[in-house]
Amino acid sequence: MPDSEGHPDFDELELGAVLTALADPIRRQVVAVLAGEPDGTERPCSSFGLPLTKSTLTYHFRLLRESGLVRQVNRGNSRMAQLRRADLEARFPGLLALVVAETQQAGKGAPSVAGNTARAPH
Amino acid sequence: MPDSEGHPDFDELELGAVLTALADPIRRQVVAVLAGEPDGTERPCSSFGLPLTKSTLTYHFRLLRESGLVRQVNRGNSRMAQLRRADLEARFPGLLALVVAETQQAGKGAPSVAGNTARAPH
DNA sequence: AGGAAGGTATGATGCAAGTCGTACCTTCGT
DNA sequence: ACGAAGGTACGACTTGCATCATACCTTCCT
Repeated sequence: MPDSEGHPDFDELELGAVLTALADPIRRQVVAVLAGEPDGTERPCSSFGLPLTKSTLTYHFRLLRESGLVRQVNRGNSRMAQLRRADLEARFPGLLALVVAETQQAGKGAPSVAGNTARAPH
Repeated sequence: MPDSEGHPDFDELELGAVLTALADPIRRQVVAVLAGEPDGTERPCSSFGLPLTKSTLTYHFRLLRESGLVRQVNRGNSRMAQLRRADLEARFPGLLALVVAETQQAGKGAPSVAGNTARAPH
């Protein structure tokens, strides 16, 4: 399985897919964290402290990758994710800023993973 | 049932709700059409030529209203929708432009849902 | 070599989203 | 007064989304 599997090309970026990906609070938080770090920063999926199982993480990062929000690269053991900042800024200017602004504004208390998809565990 | 039912206040606008609303292509199209008209334009739900039943239309416009994207006001017979342009631009700058850009880029052929149901004030 | 760590694949499950049909309510125009 | 037009409310149904558990595969580190 090649490395660049599932990464849409720049001119294949679709607003619908990006908005769908960003509609989920978990994925929005991942994007916000990545956007808040210096450009080119790479982080493994497991480094976000999300209260989810590994398989659910894989699911979310697959959506982030296939929508074009992040690029994933195999670095030995783990699979690093980095924000496709330049592509996104060129294609959807201002969008990342909105996601960042949300977390900065809501980050007064300690929301950790706040979301509108509250759901009781089974 | 009062008129302003279900309209979030300006400082209640949430990015999550807005992105969720815009994740659906139908609703994105409605927003794009409204955004492409002069500010303050009012249109009834039925004037968008969407291939949906009345009840489904009500459903979509309810989401648009409750997320804060449009304001709905009773004008006699019908319920006019207008884009909350200033609020959205102040709160989520650049977001509307992204939605408009999508349709302009894809809309080389025919906008299909452009309809002229401009209304004279009473 | 063998285990731990990081990810993926697949199947199952529960809930939400989008759609429709029907019934019902207003308002407008005859 | 009556019907047509525009919307809403509610129930039913289908599909997709988010989640987990389990099993499996790599790569690193003793």
